[in-house]
Amino acid sequence: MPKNTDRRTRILDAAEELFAVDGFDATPTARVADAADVPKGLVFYYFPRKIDLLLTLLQERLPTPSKASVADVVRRGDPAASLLAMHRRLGLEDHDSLVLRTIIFRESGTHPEVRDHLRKLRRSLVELTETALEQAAEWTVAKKLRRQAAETFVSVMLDHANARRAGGALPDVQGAAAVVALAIGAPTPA
Amino acid sequence: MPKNTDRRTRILDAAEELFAVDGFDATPTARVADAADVPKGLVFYYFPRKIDLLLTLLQERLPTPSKASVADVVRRGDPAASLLAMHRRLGLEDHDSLVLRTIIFRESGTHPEVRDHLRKLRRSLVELTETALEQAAEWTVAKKLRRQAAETFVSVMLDHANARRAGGALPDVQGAAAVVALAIGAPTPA
Amino acid sequence: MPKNTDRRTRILDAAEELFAVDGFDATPTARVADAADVPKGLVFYYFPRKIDLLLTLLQERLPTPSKASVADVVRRGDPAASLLAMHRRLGLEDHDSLVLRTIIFRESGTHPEVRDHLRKLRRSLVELTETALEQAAEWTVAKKLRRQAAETFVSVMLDHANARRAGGALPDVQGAAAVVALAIGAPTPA
Amino acid sequence: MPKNTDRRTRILDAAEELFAVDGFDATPTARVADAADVPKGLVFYYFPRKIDLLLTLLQERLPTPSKASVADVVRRGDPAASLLAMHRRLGLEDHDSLVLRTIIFRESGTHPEVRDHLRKLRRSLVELTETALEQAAEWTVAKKLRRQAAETFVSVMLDHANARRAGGALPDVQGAAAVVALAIGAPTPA
DNA sequence: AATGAATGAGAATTCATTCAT
DNA sequence: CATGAATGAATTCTCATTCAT
Repeated sequence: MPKNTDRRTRILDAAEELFAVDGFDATPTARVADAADVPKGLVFYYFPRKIDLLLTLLQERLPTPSKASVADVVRRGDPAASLLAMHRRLGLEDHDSLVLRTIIFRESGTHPEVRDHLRKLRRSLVELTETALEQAAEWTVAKKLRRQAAETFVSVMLDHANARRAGGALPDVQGAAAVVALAIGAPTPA
Repeated sequence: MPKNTDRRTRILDAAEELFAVDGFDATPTARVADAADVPKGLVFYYFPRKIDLLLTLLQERLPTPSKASVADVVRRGDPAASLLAMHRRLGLEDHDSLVLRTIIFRESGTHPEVRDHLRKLRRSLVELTETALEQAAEWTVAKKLRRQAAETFVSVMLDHANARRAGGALPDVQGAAAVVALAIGAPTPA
Repeated sequence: MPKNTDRRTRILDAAEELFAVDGFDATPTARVADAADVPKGLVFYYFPRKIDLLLTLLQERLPTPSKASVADVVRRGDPAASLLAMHRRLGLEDHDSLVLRTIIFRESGTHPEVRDHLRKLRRSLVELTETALEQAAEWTVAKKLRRQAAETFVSVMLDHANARRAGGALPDVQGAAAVVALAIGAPTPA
Repeated sequence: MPKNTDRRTRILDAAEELFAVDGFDATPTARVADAADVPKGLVFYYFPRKIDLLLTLLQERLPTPSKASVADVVRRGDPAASLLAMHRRLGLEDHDSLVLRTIIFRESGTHPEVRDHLRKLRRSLVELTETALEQAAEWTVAKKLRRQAAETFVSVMLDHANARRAGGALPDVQGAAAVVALAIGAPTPA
């Protein structure tokens, strides 16, 4: 509950946007201040070191996807559709998450403080996907296979988020959902 | 062609190493020169702009994986093993490729010149994987499914390369290979 | 006179301590406020400019050593012991004086406002020492020699105060007392 | 034997002057560059960190007073005159030494790297003065007394150097020389 | 009377790039 | 060809000081 939500928030908004587009290192704090329309000094008033901008962004704005938020998009009997819906939900429930994940990826190699967030994100995504698969499959799936399927799909989602910023061709998430569904024994789609 | 191959090469070697570890932006040309044990001026003599170092690295050192190089690792009847072998081969045939891919990922968002390489890499990887799947499967696989399966596996490989540098938990490539194999109809492994 | 003596005093206490340890220029007012546990604004409420902190410190806290305070430490017939006792008394009668002298030395070069205090301090110390020597010597000492002896000893005391903060080896005040005593004709110590 | 003596030297000259007058902390590197009439970047080319300017100054320019240099100013039989001559020689043989000592004093409290220099300076001055006293006195002086006398005079010299920059009244070096001479048994001057 | 958010003028430092030799 | 001295624009960060409340 930060006070002065107005300006502090505007700074974070600007940083989020710029970091995602240009990268953390390539974004001068001065540009953040400009974009937020606040004086340069104010950025450092709220975030003493530049890295604090990034850290705060991750701490305050990176939502840990909750199982609850996914449960209701699962379509029993249709794992492929369920995965797709989950993916859409994860990416859509707030525009932030994608942007922030984008940042995590790029910076985690260079900024060790950011790594934990990436680790956590992957782990929680895997768990989430496992749950989704579990609920969607009306038949029994071996635990190990389910985990492998979940990890596969998570890789695709992350690669997708990554490719989006990298500007390359986007991987085919829908295709991957179908592949994974088949792998765990879903009936061949008509 | 270039004379003094020695020193030019040493510069590229150093750049490759440093860019991979610290990132392109965070690596001063002076450090490249130091690491290569050449005078600072020589770096700019060979590579007038810093970005040329990166571009040259991609042009000269990023191998387009060849179908031929993969053909002989395919094990007919065992797509999972084939994919895994291919992945290993891709990663091993030269240590460089991984390092360079790492770079591509990080920089392609910020340096547009790098994007094409990423695009090309993904495309050729997908083709390669498709070929591998085609050769490995003794049964018929629908073209579309094969493509989707290939793309899925490529995502996992790229995510793997990416996660390695990001320092997070590595995705389970072996599991993904199994999942993809199942999806295209491989018999359940004993 | 000042109300809220409490907080104003705490600010001065903190400033005195920090200025002595880190130097005036290197001590941000914010640190003073922190150390004093008062809001930052209050420092400027009481001391509109930073330099006022220093000036106030000198005006309110730098005691002009009084002849009276020294008279009773003089041991007639033993100038060396008297000087030493005086030195001890000057340093002990309040911990502040040393700290503040330390500050004067460092800042007087840079902050002209501080110079006068240093001048005054030296003069009053010389007078004091002269008095001490006069009272301690049971024999006649030429006025000029007494003055020179006093100045010599004052130099040693100041150098001592200075060296203490500078961290160097401390000059031998006791030895100097002996030397000065001899110079004005004290009998060679047994 | 630094090359490009010209500009590097000019930078050191400027730094020496400014540091002595305004203090190290209060002198921006930009002012040094201006005074030396070189671009700002060149200062950091030669002296990567600001403190290196100071350290280099001490290492390259602070002469350790040599016994030889003093031997020939000693006047046998007249310790007072000898000390005075020594003092003059120390201060005059180059204007630098005084300036640099001035700097040492001010900064040694705040910059630990500078302390050693101060320690060394004091020690070598004491040794020098002892030698001077030994050579000047035609009579026997107890070793301990000689040491105390030397230390006393060194304190006065240092206090003198210090007072000069602090702007206060200068201590009477001549008087101190007389006092010290008397203390070690010199005949009362006519 | 008291405060803490706000500001902007520097400060040190970095570095790609140039260029005289 | 090769080089390392030189440059200055850009960047992060600091802090005394102001002022609305």
